[in-house]
Amino acid sequence: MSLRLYDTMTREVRDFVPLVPGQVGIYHCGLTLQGAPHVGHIRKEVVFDVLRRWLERAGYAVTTIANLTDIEDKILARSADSGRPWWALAYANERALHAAYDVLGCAPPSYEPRATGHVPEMVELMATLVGKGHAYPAADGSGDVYFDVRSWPAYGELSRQRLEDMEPAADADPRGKRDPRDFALWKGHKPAEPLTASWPTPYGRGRPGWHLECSAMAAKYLGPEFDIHGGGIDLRFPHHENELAQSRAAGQPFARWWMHNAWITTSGEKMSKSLGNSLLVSEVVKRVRPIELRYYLVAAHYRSHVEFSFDSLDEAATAYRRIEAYVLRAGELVGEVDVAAAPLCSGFTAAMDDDLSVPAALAALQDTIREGQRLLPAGHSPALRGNLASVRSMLHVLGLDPLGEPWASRADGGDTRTRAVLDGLVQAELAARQEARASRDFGTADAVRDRLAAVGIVVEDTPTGARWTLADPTAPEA
RNA sequence: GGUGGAGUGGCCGAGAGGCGAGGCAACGGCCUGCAAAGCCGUGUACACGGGUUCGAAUCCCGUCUCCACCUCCA
Repeated sequence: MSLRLYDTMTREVRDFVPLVPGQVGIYHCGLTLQGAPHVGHIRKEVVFDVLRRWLERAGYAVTTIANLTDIEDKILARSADSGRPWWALAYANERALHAAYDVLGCAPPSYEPRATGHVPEMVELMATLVGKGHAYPAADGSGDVYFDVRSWPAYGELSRQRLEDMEPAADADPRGKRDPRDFALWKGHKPAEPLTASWPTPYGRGRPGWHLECSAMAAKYLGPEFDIHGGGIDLRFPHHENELAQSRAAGQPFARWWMHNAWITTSGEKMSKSLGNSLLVSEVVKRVRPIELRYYLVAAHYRSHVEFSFDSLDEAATAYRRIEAYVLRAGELVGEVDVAAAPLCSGFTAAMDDDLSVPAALAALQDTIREGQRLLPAGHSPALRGNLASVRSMLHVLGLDPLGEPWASRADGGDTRTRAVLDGLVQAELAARQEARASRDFGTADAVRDRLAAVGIVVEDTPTGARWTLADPTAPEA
């Protein structure tokens, strides 16, 4: 069995066959850089990171393009409010986004084109559309350029809406449009906006519309036809519908699969500014470790809506710690293993191939871990080694291998030397404790354990000897 | 008005006609000097009302509730 993916366009799970054998091109809509990323934003990054990992595991060379919308209405509005230049605002948020990628262990895309860096490509695409009669400069001389939805009969195919059924734009301001549902490819410069936020075009000075930039940049980096276009489900309409119309009207086949991830909501509502900053990635990782947040985001199916709560987040962290504890303990016994070459268990593969059914894949992982746990008391064995390799391999696909990158080098602050020194000291304590235990002096033995616990070191006795770990710093005081 | 999604055991969360996904919590047992961890076991849940079927959480009809999108939200 090979990979099958749900396609929003056809509304069905289909066998995935890339355009070019062995290669996959993915475009997913990045953020509009109007604010710092919250857990809802980052879910999309994690979803597509897992997709990329799974494709790579299958041997594909994957190219991922994610745009950065560094100019749009809200950025300009916030800039006007704060007095901070729009480009500085966008860049600050770009850096926050990258920090969030990194902290959650998402590999950066192959490239992240910025809208402002692709004005020539957009102007070219716009000219093509105007030339073909699918776009026109606004009749009011505003410098806006609109897509003529009535000129493109397929408009609405992605969201399956008929033009007649669509509500006219809320503001219903015709602004020189031929039809109220026509959307802006390009926005004419307004006197109140900074001149730095405009570029010259044959239609006058102005700035990119959100939809146009994605069509232009996807084509530039992935070609006129590519494999997968992704993003949040909310983008299906209007953003992706419009992109599709623009690109097809310009003569490009465009995306072969449309993949949309569901939302994360809180209190049944989508995340918004009104909820404050508590759900920013940078805040949430103060409550649980980043890898635990990643587990939480990965564990639900990408097309399932997730109702965010700190309780369920904590629960996910607990579940992940159990997985991690097995990997660390088994790792101590068998040492390094070849993760890339390790076989995955068949249930895991079947689940991932079935439209990235991570929940079922995790069930398979849990089964494998249970087998490994049974092997642990006997210490090092080829069976344990194989089990650990398989477990780590599965975790690697999900970006959750605690002994893999980037997590391993971040453990203990990445300071392996300090760790080694600490281990030496603790081992001396443990040796003293073992001596006491051997002479059944449990008072002394327990005193050692208590002393270590007081400084945050947890001692566990196993059939293969005592081992120590650092206490979870995020756990409540006992 | 249009389009789409959801309602599952104490909780999270899969599945989509028949063998009780998985996790968290709880309880019992095993192991253990104790502890921790782990392992074994314990739960007959699918919004409501009908229907189809040998059999329905899953299919059909109806109802209720919630949510999203409908021109720049991941």
